[in-house]
Amino acid sequence: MARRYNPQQIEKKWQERWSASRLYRVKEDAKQQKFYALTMFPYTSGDLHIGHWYAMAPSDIYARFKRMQGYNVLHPMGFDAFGLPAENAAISHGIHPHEWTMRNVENMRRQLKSMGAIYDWNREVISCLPEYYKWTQWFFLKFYHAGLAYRGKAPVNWCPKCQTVLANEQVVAEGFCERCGTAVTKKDLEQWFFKITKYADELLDHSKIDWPEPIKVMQKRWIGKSEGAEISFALEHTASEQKEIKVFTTRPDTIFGVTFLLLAPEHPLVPQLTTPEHRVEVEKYVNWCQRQAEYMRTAMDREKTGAFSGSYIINRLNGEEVPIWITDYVLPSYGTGAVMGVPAHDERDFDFARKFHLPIRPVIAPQEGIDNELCQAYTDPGVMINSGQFTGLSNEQGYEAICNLLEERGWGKHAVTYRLRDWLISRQRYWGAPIPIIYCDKCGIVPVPEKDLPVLLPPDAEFKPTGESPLKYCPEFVNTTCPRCSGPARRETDTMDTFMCSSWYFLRYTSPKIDDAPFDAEKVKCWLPVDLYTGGAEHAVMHLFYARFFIKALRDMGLVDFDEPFARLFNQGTIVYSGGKMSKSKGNVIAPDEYVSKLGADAVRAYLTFIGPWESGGEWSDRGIIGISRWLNRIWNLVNTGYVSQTVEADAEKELRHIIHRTIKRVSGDLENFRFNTMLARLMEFTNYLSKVQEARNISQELWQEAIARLLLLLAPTAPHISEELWATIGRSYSIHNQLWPKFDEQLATEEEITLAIQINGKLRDKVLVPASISEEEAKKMTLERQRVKGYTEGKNLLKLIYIPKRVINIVVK
RNA sequence: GCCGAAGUGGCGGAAUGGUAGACGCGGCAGUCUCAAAAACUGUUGGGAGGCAACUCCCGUGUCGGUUCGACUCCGACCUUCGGCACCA
Repeated sequence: MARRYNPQQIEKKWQERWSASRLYRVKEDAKQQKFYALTMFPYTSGDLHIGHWYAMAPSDIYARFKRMQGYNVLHPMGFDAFGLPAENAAISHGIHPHEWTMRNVENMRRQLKSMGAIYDWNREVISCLPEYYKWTQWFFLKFYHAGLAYRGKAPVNWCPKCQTVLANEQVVAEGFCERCGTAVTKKDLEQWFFKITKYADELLDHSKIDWPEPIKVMQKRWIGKSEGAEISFALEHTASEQKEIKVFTTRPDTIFGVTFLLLAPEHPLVPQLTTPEHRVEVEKYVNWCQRQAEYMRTAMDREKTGAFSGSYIINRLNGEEVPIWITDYVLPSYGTGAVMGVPAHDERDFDFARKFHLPIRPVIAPQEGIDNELCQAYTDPGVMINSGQFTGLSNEQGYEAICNLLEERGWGKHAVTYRLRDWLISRQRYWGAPIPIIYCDKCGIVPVPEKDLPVLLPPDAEFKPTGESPLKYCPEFVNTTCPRCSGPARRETDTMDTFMCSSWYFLRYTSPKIDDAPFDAEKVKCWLPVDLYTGGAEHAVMHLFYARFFIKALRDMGLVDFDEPFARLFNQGTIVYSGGKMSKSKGNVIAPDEYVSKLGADAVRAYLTFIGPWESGGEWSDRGIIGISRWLNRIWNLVNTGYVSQTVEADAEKELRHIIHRTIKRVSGDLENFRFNTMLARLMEFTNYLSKVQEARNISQELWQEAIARLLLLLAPTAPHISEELWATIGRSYSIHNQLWPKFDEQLATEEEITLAIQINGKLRDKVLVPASISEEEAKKMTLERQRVKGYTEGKNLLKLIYIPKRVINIVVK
């Protein structure tokens, strides 16, 4: 046994051979069942850290397992390459975002290749290249023509001192400008939206997909569907031209408890409703609200603020006039931007009423006849009181009765509201796909004709930290001619949200080189939907939500014929080191390169799976990976030492056969359920067992060979390099990765003898080795005859005898 | 505050109603060596008794419950980690 395990050498060797022989090239094949295993493509941040490997190595193991099971597996890789960090690098290091990004792509591709995954690099996609973003722009046009894209005003972060727009990332320390420290405010800007709200109800339906429950819950909360009523209040004695204000409420049953009405500071009627004597105060309050950062406004345990408008409004159900107040806890973008104030039955309204000494009138009582002074809002169900004709009804009955009356009189109706807002896709940035729109003074908004795509990013734009779209300062880009009238026109200078790019990349993998369409429809039909999508749970709402919307919209345009992009979703956990999530600023980043060059990619891959269950993540340990490295060494020595049979003992052979088949069964089951950690434990047990056999030399040469071949096959998905090398060592033909997954014989996998635990009154007192086929009668009889058992039961009454086949027998005595 | 996940040896974890601690790390003892490292072998939850084979008691965040039997199911609480946060 001369050869030592040298992972660096064999890993390089086999990676070159795999590449040269095109081992992992994927082709559509109607005869094979397809399996699309997708890992979220990484952002081109520069270096792959161990967290990336934790996402990618186990998914590669699973994809390889499926491949060995005979599936035609597509397991592609690419790069999410547009985004702000590239621009920041440009600003701080003077390097062009394109160069910075592509340099990172090079490095990350090299690192990914060192992992030894089955990625077919011919299918790589890079979202910042024109051949890709041309189609991102094409999709924008499709959405535009389908009426799903529109222009509207939306607030952006604004620094009043620098007079610039700020990206969210530039707002630091709870709402201050990154550069000058001024409190950031909001400013309205014309921007592009996608009508994701049109799909709110369909997106709420997760019944067609197998996703983790927490992710579904998060998406549901994000959509935030509320059922209630829209109710009109009458304006009579005010300066307003409008004669009503509509509010949305989920509690129409509390309408008799309304003692004030609240408007968001941004509500359009605020100026008209403010009476001259309150003007100064209201304007001061509204200005103050505008200066507040978003986080301040939505912080919950903040004291209520507000201002009285001076006007009153009529609650049509009881004819009462109530004051109209302005407060920032009413959000302009939810419901109608106006709320009826019911302090007795809403905690926020209660706080507000307390602060401004407004009346609190209970209209729902816990039980009939009780009408206590409230010291907090009562939000539970109850009986209606002080509610005119509705008094005495349960609040559920009142809810319906009041809605019916409102509808009858035309004062309101049942209504549904969502927290979900339309998707704002405009970004005031350089490093993104330009929005393919032209503004012409004569023709207005004109989409760029398809034939003119892509709208290329000019390479020489100035991307200074103004926060405003850098393309604005690039006249060659901005100035163009109108595609309709050929007159002078201006291009849109905002770029698209990078979530646009990631909403369709999984379609592009099926046909990445095609240049007359975003994807080959036939190939998409062959591969999609994705069978298994794996990635971090941090994408629960944004990416995963937008991608679902995108596919539903494409389906309605007739571009695809399925409803959901990702049939099954799996979230891996987070890998931590020295007590925290890895981050460059903390300096606790584990660089895989170092371990790959020291212990080999196989050891890193295997160790990551061994830390714990994939979904729970775990802590990186330098000691832990050494254990894995030792194990791989033991396998290396086990195979290279060879085996010379001395005797052939039937019992030893029988037991080894059983161990082989039991191991195959367990490893297959563990892989199928992503229990990679226990899979590895099984393989270690198997290895340890084989070491003993190697020493005992009491089985035949043939059976030894068979056992080793099985071990290597089971190891192949996890440690593709060493298994390939040892496969060659034992004289098998290239490649182990084209072999089929070993099958097991159920009979051989089952134990012939089992240890039956004997309990007396629930306490373990004895164990006995019995044939697995033992009958209940026999088992009970032999148990009761045992000397040890008799010692515990003698002179006592046998109350019960519980027998659980193959497990336990419990004797209850008194 | 609300929603979600989780609490098991010195450590990572295994066992989802039936022998708690698989597998690995670390520790201890040994083999090899002038020595050390590496490697290999044995051992390793805590406590008590015994020369010993072994025997007994305790033990899965806390307190209760269901059950012949609970890490596992139910109820209350504590802690930790994620996510959402004035959505009327």
